[in-house]
Amino acid sequence: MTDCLQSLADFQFNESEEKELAAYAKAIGHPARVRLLRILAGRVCLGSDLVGQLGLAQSTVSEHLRILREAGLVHAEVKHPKTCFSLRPEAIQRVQQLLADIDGVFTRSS
Amino acid sequence: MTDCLQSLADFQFNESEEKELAAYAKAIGHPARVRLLRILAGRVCLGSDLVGQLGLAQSTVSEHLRILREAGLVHAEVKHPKTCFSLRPEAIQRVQQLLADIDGVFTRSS
DNA sequence: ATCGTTCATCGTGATTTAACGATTAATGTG
DNA sequence: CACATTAATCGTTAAATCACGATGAACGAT
Repeated sequence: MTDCLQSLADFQFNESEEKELAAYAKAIGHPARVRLLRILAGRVCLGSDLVGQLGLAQSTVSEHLRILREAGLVHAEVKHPKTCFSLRPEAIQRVQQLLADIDGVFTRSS
Repeated sequence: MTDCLQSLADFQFNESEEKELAAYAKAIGHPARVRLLRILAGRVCLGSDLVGQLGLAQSTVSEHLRILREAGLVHAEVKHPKTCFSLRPEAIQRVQQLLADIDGVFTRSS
C-alpha cells in the first residue's frame, strides 16, 4: 500500500501521557515563561522582582506565573504580602523523560 | 530587601534561546501533535495514515503537521501525490538540551 | 483526457490566549 | 488607624489557535 511506511497496526498510543506532555509544553511555550523558568533555575525564591526582569505589566507576569504554577513547573510559597517562587525541577525532569520516550529509539541506535 | 531572594543582578538572559525553546514547546503543546511525534518516532515515514490514527479531519491533521514541520520537529519528503513524514530527532535533542540548561543546576547537585 | 488519490490551502466560526489598567485582598509599618 | 507594598483577580480588547468542510494542485493509472 504505502511505500515508505512501516507497520502502523502495532502503534500503542498513551492518551494520558500525550496530554501530560502537551500540557507541560504548552506552559513552556512562551518566551516570557521560559525566561521565568530560567531565572528561577538559578535563584531559589523571588518576589515580583520578576516583573522588572520581563518588561511586562505586573498583572501579566502574575498571569504567566499562574500558568507555570498550574502546570506544576513552579512552586509558590505565600508569605504575605510577598510570595516566593521556585522552580520544580522534578517537573522539568519529567518533561525530559517524556521527550526521551520519543527520540529514545534514535539516541539508543546512534 | 527581599528575604528569600538571591542576587538577581547577575542574571544573564538569552533572548534568542528563550524564543527558541518557547517555539519548540509551543509546537509540542497539543495532544494531537504529541501523538504525531510519538508515531513518527517509531516509524520512519508515513502518508496520511496519520489521519486515521488521530480521529481528526484530514485538513486538521495537515495543519498540525505543518506546525511541526515549521518548528523543525518533523521532516516531509514529497513524493507526489504522497508525502513521507519523519521525525527530526536532532530537534527533540535540542529541546532536551535547552531544558537541561534550566534544571542543570539541580541535576548536577543532587 | 478523465479519474482517483493525496495532501495543502482557503475561508469560516468558536474558543483560547496575551496583555493591559484598575481594583481588591492581605499583610507589615508609621 | 491610616498607609504602603505585594500579588492576585477582574474586565476588556486584540490576536492567535483549533477544527472543519470545501476547494485546488499534482501526480499516476486507466
